[in-house]
Amino acid sequence: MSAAAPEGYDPSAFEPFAVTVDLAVFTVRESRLHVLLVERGAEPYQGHWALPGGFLLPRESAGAAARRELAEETGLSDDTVSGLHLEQLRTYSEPDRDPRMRVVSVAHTALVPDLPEPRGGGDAAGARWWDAARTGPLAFDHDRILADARDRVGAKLEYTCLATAFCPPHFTLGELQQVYETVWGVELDRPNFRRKVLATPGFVRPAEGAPRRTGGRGKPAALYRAGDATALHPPLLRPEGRQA
Amino acid sequence: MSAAAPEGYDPSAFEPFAVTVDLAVFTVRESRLHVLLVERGAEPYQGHWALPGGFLLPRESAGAAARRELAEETGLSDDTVSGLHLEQLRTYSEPDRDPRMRVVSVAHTALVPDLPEPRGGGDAAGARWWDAARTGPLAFDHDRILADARDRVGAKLEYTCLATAFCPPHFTLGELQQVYETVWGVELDRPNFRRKVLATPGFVRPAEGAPRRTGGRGKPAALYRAGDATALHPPLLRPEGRQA
DNA sequence: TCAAAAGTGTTGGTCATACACCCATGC
DNA sequence: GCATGGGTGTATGACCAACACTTTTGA
Repeated sequence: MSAAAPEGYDPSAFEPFAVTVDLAVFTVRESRLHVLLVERGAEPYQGHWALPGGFLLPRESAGAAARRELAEETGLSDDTVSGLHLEQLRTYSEPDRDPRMRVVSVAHTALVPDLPEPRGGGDAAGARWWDAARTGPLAFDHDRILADARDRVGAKLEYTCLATAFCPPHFTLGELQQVYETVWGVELDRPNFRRKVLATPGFVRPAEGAPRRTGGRGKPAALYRAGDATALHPPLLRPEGRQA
Repeated sequence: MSAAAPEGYDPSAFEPFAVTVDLAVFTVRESRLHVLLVERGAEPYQGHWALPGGFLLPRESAGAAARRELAEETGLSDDTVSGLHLEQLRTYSEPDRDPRMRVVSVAHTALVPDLPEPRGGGDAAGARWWDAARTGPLAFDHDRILADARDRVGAKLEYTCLATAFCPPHFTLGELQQVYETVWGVELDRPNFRRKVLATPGFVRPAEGAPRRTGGRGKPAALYRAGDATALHPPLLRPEGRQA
């Protein structure tokens, strides 16, 4: 905040901005990182795909707006959405990022388990999951936002426990490992991954009493739930990151 | 961006927001982490101290506004400021964070070497460095922003090379170690710290041909300059972080 | 000659990697 | 039985923390 500039009191003395949120909603399906995109139904960028998002309501924080938009775009209930992982990515404020007017957008990243196909609600012409590595050119500066979001997600898996956000409430360690391998694009050693996860207090806890589940054929795997921990100390580094 | 909502074209259909930047400018002086604060000269929060900041100009990005404000508040030349480390922290958008109107603020963090006292320019009643651990209650939500910024800086030292941003162009390894010890509030083993830094390619490079400098008494230390690397692989973890 | 700070060497423990190997299930 | 995925054991090696020791300056 500017320190007590008189013009602070006069709404006409500063440029009015529109403030929006944009959402990079990721999920892991079929061993690929997917992102939720909506098809624009009007100019500008009509027919292009874009990240979902929308304007802040008059008395709404950016976080609340992001959660509201996430519920609208995914068709999930507010209760379900309130439990999903959603965090601010960064704010994009280049003067010409929207050809219509001055729009400052607070981008957010959401990690969700594999959900049913979105119903494409709201004002979008369509909505679907896209392979995050194979999106065409997106509207506005959304290519950049998406790239930033992918980088952030990859980095966050190293030193936080939020890989579990990609998993359903009960999951196997194999599924959790799949998340890492998919996001990072590498293969991990299963025994070592297992030890690392179980040795980190609060990363996962056994889903006690739950039966075992099969991933097709093979031995049924024990089920786990996400733990209380958020940080991962020491971190779980990407194999490439080790030598650099 | 909302996908082609008609009201996107009509400036009267959405709430006008003011957009500002706030700056958490850190430096290390006298073995304490310091933050630059300005004294507010008018209501609200007259007489309180606050983070420096100000409104975005009509065709200015948040990053450009932050750099401009940083130059104004520190009294440094634009050239000097352009070389300093400045990065976005996060955006604060609670509806009532400013009692006057709806203000969305894009907070930034800057790391600077020990600079001369600020001249308190601009619209502030005063400006000075404060021990970052002993700031009184600040104006607006700036206590929260400052706390977030301190956390971020501490975390960033673990996995990036930007501790050098706190140092002058030529510095000794002892000075670099002081930065870590000050920000983290711990003591580090000098031989191990030294090895770790020198073993990380691109963290520092010798200031070739430069003479040696003394930090008072004791053996003169070799001088180094910041290297090209930004990431720190593997990270340099805080001692506390090891067991958790 | 002593204190203080820079710089080098060494060692022991811990942790990760890379495997080998057993278990349980579907076909 | 055999393929497939879950789960356990283990040894080699890398790395890190701790600390002893030498070097170079100012007083």
